[in-house]
Amino acid sequence: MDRIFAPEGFDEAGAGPLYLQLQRRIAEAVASGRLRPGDSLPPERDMAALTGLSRVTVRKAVEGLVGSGQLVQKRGSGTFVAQRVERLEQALSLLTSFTEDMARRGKSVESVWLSRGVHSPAPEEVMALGLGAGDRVARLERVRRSDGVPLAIERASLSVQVLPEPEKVEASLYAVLEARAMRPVRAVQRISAANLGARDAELLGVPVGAAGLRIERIGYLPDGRVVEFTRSLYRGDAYDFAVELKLAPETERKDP
Amino acid sequence: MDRIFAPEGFDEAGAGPLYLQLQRRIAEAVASGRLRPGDSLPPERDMAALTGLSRVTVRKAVEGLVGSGQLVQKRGSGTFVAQRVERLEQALSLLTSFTEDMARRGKSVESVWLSRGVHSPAPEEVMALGLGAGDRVARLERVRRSDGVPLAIERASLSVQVLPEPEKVEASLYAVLEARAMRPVRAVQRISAANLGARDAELLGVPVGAAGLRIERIGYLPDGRVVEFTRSLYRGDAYDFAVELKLAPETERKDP
DNA sequence: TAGTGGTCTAGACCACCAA
DNA sequence: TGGTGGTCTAGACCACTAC
Repeated sequence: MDRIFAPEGFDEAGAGPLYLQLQRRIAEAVASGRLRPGDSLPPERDMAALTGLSRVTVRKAVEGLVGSGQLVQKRGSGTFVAQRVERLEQALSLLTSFTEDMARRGKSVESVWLSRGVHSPAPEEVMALGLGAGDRVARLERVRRSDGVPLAIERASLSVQVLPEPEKVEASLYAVLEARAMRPVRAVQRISAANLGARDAELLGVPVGAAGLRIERIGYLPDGRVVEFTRSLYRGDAYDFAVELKLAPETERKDP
Repeated sequence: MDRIFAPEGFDEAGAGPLYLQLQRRIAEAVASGRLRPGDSLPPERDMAALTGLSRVTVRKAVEGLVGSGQLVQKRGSGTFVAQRVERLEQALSLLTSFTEDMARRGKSVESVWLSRGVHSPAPEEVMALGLGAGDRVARLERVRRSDGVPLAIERASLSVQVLPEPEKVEASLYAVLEARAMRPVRAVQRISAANLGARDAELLGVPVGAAGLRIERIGYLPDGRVVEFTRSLYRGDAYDFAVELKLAPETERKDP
């Protein structure tokens, strides 16, 4: 521990800014296991005294490591090495629900409901769900956890005709839809990446600005009607989506 | 402009930290169009003087907006409102090359080569490509641009038996492979999100820590042999991947 | 209550860019 | 060369947490 914060070796021959040098030292200590998940770092004022740097500079070094998820800071408490998160993989070619997906790999699933209710639709919901004037939407908003670790935020919108009583959804939305013969058989997803905002980052237990996978899904019934419009945010550090691709048909491919 | 940086109105009744208040003012000015893409902000020292805040506080406000891609800072030059980037969409179910994909939507494509050559394989390349002892790999590393905007970094690895002369690849790798009857017909991709590091962020022209889509692709020949192992990083703010999902077969779905 | 991280200041020097 | 952002300092007060 003392070696990490020793004043010797700083600013030798163009090693870059001091805060980056300190950042590198801490990152290496975490990578090499000298600092382990859950370990606490010395208070900022102590790190400053030990290294001979100012507290502002120490904070700037720590800031970067918090941003990349390697450290966690708790006001009034201290600075700690972050717990590691196991990376999960999901086959993206199959239309499955989160609950089923996790069950298949033997993970527990918990939903923390943020809200369940009937509302007036937002313009994008009217568009996506093809609602008529006066139609209302059921909204389900929850944080998905597995083994206690938050993995995703899910915001689902359905016409009230599909789901009149959203309060009655417990673990799996798709199970409820299946019982009503309203389970989608086809869906179109759009995937992109985004830096998480303050609220979403807090819900997922990651620093503000961390990378998240944003997935928008529109699910269809066999007759082509839209059932669900779901916007999800997955933790970038905890989730992999796997896709299998096939060669495009000749007609498509040769198309200039 | 003056209104944005007027000293009045700061710190009224629990509006939060000063740097966030200033950040909000600037973000609102950008959102409302009072500050337009390309516009320059006053120098940090001037903003500090105008608002009555310290330069450190002004910098902290600007820092957040640079991180979220709304502002761009150029050392020795100034601080500017970022250009907006049009979001593209790619159908993920078809195996197409970047070149073909862009041509289909009428976009120009430029490749900036970072390196092309034959190397000793890294362990992950040996794994992914199924190389034998002594086999060497062709590596292609380039930045993909469309209409002058960098969209992705692509790092492709292929066995030298598949691509003996990587220097000869110009616009499209798949076109070269097709000529050699080595074009993949199937591929498996893994998609995740990650915050971009310094080097990758610079190559894509986004701030360090911006969200990127990381895509790892392994491409197969009809006989099952692996052709390519490609790792790409797409700008999160410029790319959407679209996927169509189908209902999983009963046997799969019922599997606990 | 003592200690922690969060915010803020005034002032300084450096590295880079454009004229 | 003058102006810009980038780094760094010493010192201060606040808000929260744990005891």
